[in-house]
Amino acid sequence: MSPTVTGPGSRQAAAPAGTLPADSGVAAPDGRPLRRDAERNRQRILRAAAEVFTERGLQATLDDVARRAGVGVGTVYRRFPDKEALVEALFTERLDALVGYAEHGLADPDPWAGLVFFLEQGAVLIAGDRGLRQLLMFATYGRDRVDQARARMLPVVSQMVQRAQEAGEVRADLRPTDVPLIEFMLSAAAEYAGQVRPEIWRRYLALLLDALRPTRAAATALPEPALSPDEMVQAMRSGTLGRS
Amino acid sequence: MSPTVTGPGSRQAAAPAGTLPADSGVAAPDGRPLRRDAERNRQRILRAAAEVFTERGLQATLDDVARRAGVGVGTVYRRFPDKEALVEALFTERLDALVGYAEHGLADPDPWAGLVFFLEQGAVLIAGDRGLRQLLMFATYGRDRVDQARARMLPVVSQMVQRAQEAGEVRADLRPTDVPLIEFMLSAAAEYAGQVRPEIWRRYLALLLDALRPTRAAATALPEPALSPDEMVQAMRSGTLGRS
Amino acid sequence: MSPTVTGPGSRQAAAPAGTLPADSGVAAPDGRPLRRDAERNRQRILRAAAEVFTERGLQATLDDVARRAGVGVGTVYRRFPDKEALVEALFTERLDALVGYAEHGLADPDPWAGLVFFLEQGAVLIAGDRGLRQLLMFATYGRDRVDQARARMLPVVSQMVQRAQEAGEVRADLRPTDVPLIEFMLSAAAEYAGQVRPEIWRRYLALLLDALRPTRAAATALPEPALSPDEMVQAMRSGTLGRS
Amino acid sequence: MSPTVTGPGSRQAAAPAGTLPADSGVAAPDGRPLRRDAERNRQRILRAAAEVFTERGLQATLDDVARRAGVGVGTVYRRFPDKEALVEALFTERLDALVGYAEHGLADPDPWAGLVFFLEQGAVLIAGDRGLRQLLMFATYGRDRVDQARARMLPVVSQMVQRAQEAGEVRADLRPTDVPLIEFMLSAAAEYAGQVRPEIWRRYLALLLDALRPTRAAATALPEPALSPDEMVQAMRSGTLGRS
DNA sequence: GATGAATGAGTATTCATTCAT
DNA sequence: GATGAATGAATACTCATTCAT
Repeated sequence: MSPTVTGPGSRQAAAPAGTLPADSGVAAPDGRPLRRDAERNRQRILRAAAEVFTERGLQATLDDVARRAGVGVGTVYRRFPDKEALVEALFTERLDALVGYAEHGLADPDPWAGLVFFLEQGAVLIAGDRGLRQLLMFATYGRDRVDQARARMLPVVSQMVQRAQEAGEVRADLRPTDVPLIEFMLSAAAEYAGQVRPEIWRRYLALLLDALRPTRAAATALPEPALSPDEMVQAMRSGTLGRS
Repeated sequence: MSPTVTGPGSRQAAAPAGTLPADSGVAAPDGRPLRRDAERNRQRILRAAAEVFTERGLQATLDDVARRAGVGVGTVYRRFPDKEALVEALFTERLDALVGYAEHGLADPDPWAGLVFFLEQGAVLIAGDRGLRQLLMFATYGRDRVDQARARMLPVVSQMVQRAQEAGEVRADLRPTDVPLIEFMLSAAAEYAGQVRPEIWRRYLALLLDALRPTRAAATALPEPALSPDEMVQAMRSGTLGRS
Repeated sequence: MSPTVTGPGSRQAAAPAGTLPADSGVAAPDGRPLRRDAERNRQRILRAAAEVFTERGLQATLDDVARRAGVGVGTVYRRFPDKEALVEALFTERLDALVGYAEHGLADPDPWAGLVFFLEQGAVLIAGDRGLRQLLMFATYGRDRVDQARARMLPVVSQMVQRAQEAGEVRADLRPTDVPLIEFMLSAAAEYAGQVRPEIWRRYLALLLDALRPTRAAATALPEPALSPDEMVQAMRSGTLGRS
Repeated sequence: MSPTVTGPGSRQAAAPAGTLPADSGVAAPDGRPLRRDAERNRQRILRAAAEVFTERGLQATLDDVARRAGVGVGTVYRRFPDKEALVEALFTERLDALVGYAEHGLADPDPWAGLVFFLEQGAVLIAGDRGLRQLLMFATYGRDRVDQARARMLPVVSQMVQRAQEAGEVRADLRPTDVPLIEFMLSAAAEYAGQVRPEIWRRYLALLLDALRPTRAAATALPEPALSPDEMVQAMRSGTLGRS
């Protein structure tokens, strides 16, 4: 039986879904940990940035972020050298979470379920954050962090894929690098229709999961109905680039 | 036999693949066609805009476009009331092409091949144009044009899908609105790795085509090798947002 | 009996009120008169400029003028070296009309009625033309033309005033330069309320005419002497509209 | 005895003539007063704007204002959302002063002297500020402020006029709305000759004051009724300067 | 001669970043 | 340390004027 997003694969999903590990202690340049209130501000700013970038995309101003965080811009700049650094930090948190999901998936005794868990949680993460999507798709920011994260993630993903292939659960020609790209494609689906049907990506995850199988007797029923023509119309009414 | 992108599906693809119909005669507001030199400049500007937006994304300045076109900014503004209008004009051309591909696909006697043709040509189009991708994914520009194009495209796509389903070539739960979303996901793959491996989207098109089939005995070999870890590193070195 | 705007003073007003003398033959630089069609264009442009500037003020574009005239901008520039020149030409026509009204007023056998005629017709002219008002109030254009016109007008006005004073119809301390200033103040009234009540200036003309009468036996001595002709020249040397 | 500008009417004028109340504490959006240095800059900007607009009119650039104030453009925009807001702020100060003069005039025990005081001080204010004149005559800016000020001023002026009429000091057919128009006409005189003879408007104020007296037993009936308050509202709705 | 396309300096406004309080 | 005021380069768009057709 072919587990889908709503099948056994997600039994495991109980765990940290959507939770970000509290990045609880960044060291100051001189090595000593940040003063308590400074650290509190850092967290506030990150949280505010996450919200603001999620809502309005990376075009959002650092003033916006500061206002939302309830601090002055100066404070933002004290904590993060520039906008790029802030965005990177955010990215890092997310990437760390992603790596965590990969490890969690690998820990699952069921190879297929583990892979599904990883793809699903990753999609949950990305689908809920417009800023993150922009970052992944277009930004020049944060390359080093990505490299680091990738370096940590790829071996884990490789194991996940290989294990699943050996178990005959995944087609043989799938490569580890395909996994991030699939995640990426799901994020595009989320971007397209995220405002109208935030869960639409689940439909396409199911579709892609079908494709990952070595063979398939009959098509599983796709979860999440397709967009109605009307929803498509609305879907494109909420861009962030241009006009404003 | 499961046709892939390089299989029978693309037999038909010979035609205008990637070629944009030279929009060779835009009428001035008062109806008369543009003077020859004016039309030449209009084309130059559109071409320059396509290039610049493709390279640097929609963030590119109209001054950039003008410079690239070898004309003054004023000339750009004479032909296009504002940036949005220019972007829309570009968009319109592309959308028209897309609609054309849909119609061409429907005209194919082989239902499956027709669908593949449409998906493939659309991907060629979108994959080659970063500006277009941004537009589709993030922009607030040109909504009306999109609506119009969608209105024209959807019935055609519906027929294509239905016909293929009736022929038992496509899974029964596919809906017409899934098609643009699939196109969209492919465009994301192109965005991710377009600079490093412009054709990588073909790999994922093949994957998705597999998923569209009602059943599948054994996995077809995916065309295009996956990204190597090294290519992934480079893939992210070419964003447009942020630093610029 | 004190004639007012609607009294005997305006009996005479029948004549050229509001009519502009057809400036029917401007010579080209080399002395020869303009070709017939060229002259026709010149007139068209002037007419169009008068309309456009009247409606939208001097901010109106020369493209607007050209469009209204049904010619290309190039033609406008062939006839008038620049915007200033066009505005000046218009100004000249108006000033000529004004001079004409002065002469007409002086020709009236009734000294008071003649003066009233001049003030009234001048106000009609100015009140109906927003561009002219802007020009008079703020522009840096057309200084030379103004000088010329003033040179022609002042003697006539002087005679008018003196004659009326000798007839005991006008207070003795009125000076010829007061007359244009009164006209000017009326134009302000027209500007203030011209869109709502185009004739409101008549109320203030009446008020001012009352003030011009030789009041009680001892007329009040006006403070501040009137402008000297020389001062008038300098007075308009500092506009803001147009030039810069 | 007919008091003139230099007569008893101005006995009272000793007070704040021409002085603008130092607007010494504008609150930030959130209610807290501006920081000391910020307030200093705000004042600098307003002062600079007053100077620049006075000298060069409303065409002056905000860059000009910033340069004159010795601050960056950004600072100007931090304090005033856009050019219109800056102009309005300036306008508001002036209008407040004007309302103050009206109230001061009404407080004068001598009805005629009070009216003269108001007219005179208003003229002093307007005559000294070209930007303000343009604003009053042509701009589309600040309509709401004008409305507010008018609303506060008109009742006061009404009382002033009525009181003077009851005392037999002013002609019976004068209406409250005539008063701003008279001020306006004086401002035109100032505009006309302000650079050369800044006090020339006093000559015409005297003339007009003569006209305001209840002359001969039967005062001439004014043609055209005065503007209704409602008409005044509409009157200023059609400027061309500023907005474009 | 006439036309209208092309030019580009100029204007209002935004926002990442610095620095005085 | 925190704050938010100040900065000014950058950007979209306008319009007087020139010039190819």
